[in-house]
Amino acid sequence: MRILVVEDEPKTLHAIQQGLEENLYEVDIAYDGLIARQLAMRNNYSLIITDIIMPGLNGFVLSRELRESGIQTPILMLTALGETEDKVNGFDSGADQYLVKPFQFVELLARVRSLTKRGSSTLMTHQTLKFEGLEMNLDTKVVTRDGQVIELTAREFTLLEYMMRNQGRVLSKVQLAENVWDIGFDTGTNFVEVYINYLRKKIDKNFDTKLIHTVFGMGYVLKKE
Amino acid sequence: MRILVVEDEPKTLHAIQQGLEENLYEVDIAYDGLIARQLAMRNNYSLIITDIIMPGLNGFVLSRELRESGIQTPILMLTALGETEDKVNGFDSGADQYLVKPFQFVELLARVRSLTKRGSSTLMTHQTLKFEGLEMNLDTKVVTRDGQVIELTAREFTLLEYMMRNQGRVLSKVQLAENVWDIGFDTGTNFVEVYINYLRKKIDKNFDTKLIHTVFGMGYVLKKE
DNA sequence: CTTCAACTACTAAAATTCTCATAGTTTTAA
DNA sequence: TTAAAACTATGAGAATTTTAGTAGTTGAAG
Repeated sequence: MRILVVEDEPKTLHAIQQGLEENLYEVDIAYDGLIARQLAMRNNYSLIITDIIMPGLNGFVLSRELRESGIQTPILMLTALGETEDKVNGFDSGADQYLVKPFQFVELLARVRSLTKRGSSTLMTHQTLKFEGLEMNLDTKVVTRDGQVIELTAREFTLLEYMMRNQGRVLSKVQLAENVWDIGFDTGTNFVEVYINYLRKKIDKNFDTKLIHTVFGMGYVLKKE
Repeated sequence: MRILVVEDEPKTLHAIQQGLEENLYEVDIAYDGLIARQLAMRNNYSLIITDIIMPGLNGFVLSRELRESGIQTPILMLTALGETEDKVNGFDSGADQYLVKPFQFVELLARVRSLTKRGSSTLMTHQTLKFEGLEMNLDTKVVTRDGQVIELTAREFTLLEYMMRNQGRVLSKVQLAENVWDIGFDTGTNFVEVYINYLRKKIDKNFDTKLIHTVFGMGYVLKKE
């Protein structure tokens, strides 16, 4: 099982290489997109892992060019939070999976395993949550409403994700604290309200129909009216 | 099974009451230490849960007075981070367990269960990690070196705890990142080094013998020399 | 219909966490 | 022995998370 890893940051590259080799994969490495393209054309890899931001040829272009050359090798793309613009543009570049840095190594391994299983790659659809024009991509961590990208912090993302998974259900502040913060009830402070406020500013403020609603004395719901 | 809950913050009090009642405990409540004392004297509770900071009579004094009156009811004391001074002073007030706020409700329940099991309460010793004058109380989250209290943030505490549990072992930065941050390797940044630096300032700087050592190219160790 | 108490919204600031740039140190290799 | 490369220390600041206080709403009771 031979894997190509493309990454311009030496430390990250070697960490990935070492980790994969410890798991008995054969690993080739490339520091930039141009070399990666050469290697990928010449060899028949089982998987290509590539960063987005690179000198020479970025991950999207690499991915697209390989696909255009008829190379079907699964591609796992590594992204960093904050490369949002690029990410949105590159969704259709031909990559099979995205993994947002920083990540656990075990998670990378899991993806490598599933992507190298024959036939399974095409079955993997990007995991997203949707509700009324609001869309969360759980792989890339990109959130959009009506196509417009919304930047969320880690905590805001987790909160919104929980509300999305329970859309239409009224969630008490204790419930939110338990599930989003892993906190029972401190309730010396009003952090849930503060974060609801943050979310509203980002998700509802510039739109006509509001999605986050207060149920007095009960909690908050994500719903249409 | 009857439990007395003492807490001056109404929201917290009612949240605890409700949670316990849902788990089929009978709950009495008191808003301050004086009423709590009266109730505890009159009734034979299976457990008393009390906050430290309260009007009238604080948790420590309450605890001590009850013990002096011959009342052996197990006491679970709730503390908030930052009440360090008090906590250190109150270790021997007679409380059986400490729980630092904020906490998960399931954790409170677990403690309630174990404290209400006959005979088990005396077996519960405070869980602490020790190494060369350095002491971490995992219940109260109080850290001391040679008796001197050291204030740590949550992240610093987790890092030190991990190093204490692996004292003498060289821990690589990847290993620390995995276990303390749940991060595989991002390594675009040097956050581990930064936090080692924070810890050193608090734990080693004002002491002659240093406990945190760098092993060049390998990582960090907690050891004597 | 008022008034009160409980609850929620919002603003500002404090604390913590994380990032980045620079300087210093150690090892390796010529 | 010296220079380069790799690694580590440290300070400063940006971003995020959390706390705290005040103002504004809502629902209920009289």
